[in-house]
Amino acid sequence: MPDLATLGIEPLYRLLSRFMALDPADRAALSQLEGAALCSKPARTDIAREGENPTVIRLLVSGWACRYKDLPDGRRQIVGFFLPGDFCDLNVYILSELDHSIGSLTAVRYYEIQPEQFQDVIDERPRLTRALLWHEMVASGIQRQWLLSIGQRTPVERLSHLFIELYYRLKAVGMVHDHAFELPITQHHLAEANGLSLVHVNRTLQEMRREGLIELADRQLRILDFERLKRTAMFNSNYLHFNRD
Amino acid sequence: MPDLATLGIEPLYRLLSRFMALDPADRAALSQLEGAALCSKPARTDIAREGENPTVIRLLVSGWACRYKDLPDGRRQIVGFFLPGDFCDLNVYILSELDHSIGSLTAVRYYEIQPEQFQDVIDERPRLTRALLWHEMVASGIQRQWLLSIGQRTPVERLSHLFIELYYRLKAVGMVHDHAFELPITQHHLAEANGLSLVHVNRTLQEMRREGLIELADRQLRILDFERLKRTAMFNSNYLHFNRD
DNA sequence: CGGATGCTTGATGTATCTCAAGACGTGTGG
DNA sequence: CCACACGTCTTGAGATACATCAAGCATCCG
Repeated sequence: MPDLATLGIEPLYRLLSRFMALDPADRAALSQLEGAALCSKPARTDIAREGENPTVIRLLVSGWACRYKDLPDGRRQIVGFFLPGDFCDLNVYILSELDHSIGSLTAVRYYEIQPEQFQDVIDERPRLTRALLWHEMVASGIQRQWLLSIGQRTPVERLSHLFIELYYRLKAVGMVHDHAFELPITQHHLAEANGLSLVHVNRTLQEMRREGLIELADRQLRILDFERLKRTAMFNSNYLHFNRD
Repeated sequence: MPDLATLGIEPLYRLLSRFMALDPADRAALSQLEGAALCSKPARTDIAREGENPTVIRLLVSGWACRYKDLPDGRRQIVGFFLPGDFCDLNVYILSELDHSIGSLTAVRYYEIQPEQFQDVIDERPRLTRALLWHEMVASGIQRQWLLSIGQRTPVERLSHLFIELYYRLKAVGMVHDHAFELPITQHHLAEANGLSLVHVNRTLQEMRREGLIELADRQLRILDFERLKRTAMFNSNYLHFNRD
């Protein structure tokens, strides 16, 4: 098991490769990003806060983070997960104020890339530019899918769908083995991401285990019946736009 | 009252102006878009269907449309509204398959713009390019806000928030007068957008009327107590990123 | 040992859905 | 011109899915 913290741009490279084949020159250009400042944060820490003026582009290398929004009275909604290889905020630096927060869920490592440095990398590299645009479009598609889940799917369907989404995204960066992957977040996080109470998430997970859909213990999630889970979630992978593989 | 159907790129121009001042040359460049094919569709018609291969960029000129996703069993979630001046799918043409559908809510008119034609307009116009990127970022911010609404806000808060969002967006294109605007959609649409049942939307609206927050009749929505409605919704306009005005 | 943190379970209340039906307005065809 | 269908809004009754409150237990850690 390789130490992901040492992998640099490898997860990003693997991810973009799901969309289009990149050539060695593209890969070399991406490698320049490894010159950026590498930051580490412990679990449960704010990486950026709503209202701040964004100035850097963050590329997650290891660990899990999330985008979230909260209300004055403390209610909180996780609106997306960041996995290794994900950019947290590719274009927000054109805005004067962040409209959401970013927080680590586990211990994380990420590059803080200056917009100019980033520009240097994609300049004259239309394939890379295209691949990064794709990354943004997928992020947007995932948000739409979450809206469908929270608005219309039942709790079992919702969690099923999320698990399959995570399965595909983690597989793209080589973090799935044998239909199992590490799920390093708490039931509380699952609740905040799915618009459910913690208690209800717990009972829903039990139901899914009873149904033989998943196994979940010690932060390891194993999908026991992939096809049935997909049917339960009414999962259509088109929104991830994985052209290759 | 001007006939909006004749306004061409005027709504778009007004909208982008909320972000940055555009100069006459930018405006002239945008005007080239008026050479594109102008399409008309009646209410309740699909403009694009999930699974299709997107080839054109659509710019809504008049009427309301929506982006939606549906499940095999018929459940449907509206994930966003398109108002005059909005692009429906600025970048999706790089994807091979649409992951959502677009449908008209009222009778609509929109331009169908070829990607190459679009490229000609923004080429060598960094300000326009930037403004259009902003348009995309705002659309993405609105999706996050909807996720927060559906996941955490109560029905009254949810509808309040949506009405204020629509108020600001319609005001930006000059379609609000005296805190009132036309709301040409049905309670059924409000239900599909907010993850609520039709019956519950009806009762929630009654409650809001009883509370003196809004007046809603004959497709006209009037906000009676703007500040209180904002407080009720816990509305923070930062996500619309209107720098000017 | 004491205090976090996370998972689990039970009891209770209620917000919201579902089903069903009626009222009203509008357009359509006989 | 009337009859009828259709879309929209409204109301009532009943069922239930989900939240809330509360507590217990395990594990980890200083």
